[in-house]
Amino acid sequence: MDMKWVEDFLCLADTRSFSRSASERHSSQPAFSRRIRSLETWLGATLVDRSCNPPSLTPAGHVFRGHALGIMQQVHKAKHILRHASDYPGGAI
Amino acid sequence: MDMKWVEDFLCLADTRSFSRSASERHSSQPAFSRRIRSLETWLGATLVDRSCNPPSLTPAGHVFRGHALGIMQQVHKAKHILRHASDYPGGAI
DNA sequence: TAAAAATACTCCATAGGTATTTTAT
DNA sequence: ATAAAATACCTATGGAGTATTTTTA
Repeated sequence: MDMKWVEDFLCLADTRSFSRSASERHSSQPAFSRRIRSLETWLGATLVDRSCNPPSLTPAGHVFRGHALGIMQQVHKAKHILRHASDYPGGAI
Repeated sequence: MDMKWVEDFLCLADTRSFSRSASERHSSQPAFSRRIRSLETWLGATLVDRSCNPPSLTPAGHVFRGHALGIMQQVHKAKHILRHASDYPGGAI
């Protein structure tokens, strides 16, 4: 599972538009749509109800949104801390 | 960033061997090695000291290991909960 | 010298883009 | 009728494997 998919999903949850999200994420609409599907397939759950306009989150999508935010936060935190890890004295552990 | 890379890293942290980890992860040694490098490049930090045998975690690698465990836990938790999200009543939100 | 990791090279799978069709308001 | 998402198709990039060459203990 690619973190990119999670970022895509959070963008889509905000805009509620595949085409607008695709643009914001510097991608074509079909490529963006495919990545959302990849995420859904990987999770084994439908996150977006495409049968209405604008598209809306399914209950699963709503639940996942909270987790997605937490995951991204943790990933960014790790990356930020690593940026300073070279400060640690000594060599390999 | 692919979650696969994080799983690879945790495996390597356990075995302290690229070739053994590659085998456990059902991959060739070069492919596994490349994925670890991809993770290091993405993080902007060296996680493994390859200049000794067996390879050891750098300070950054040691720090990241804790975060990696947390991230994987959160991802698995989300996936597990989504498996039951279809129980939610009602349609899209 | 023997093991383990890195490199070189090739190949294939898959992610991406463009064009088009379908669908929903 | 129009805008947005899905589908079809093709292309290209990058990830994977095998073979080989360094390394390091």
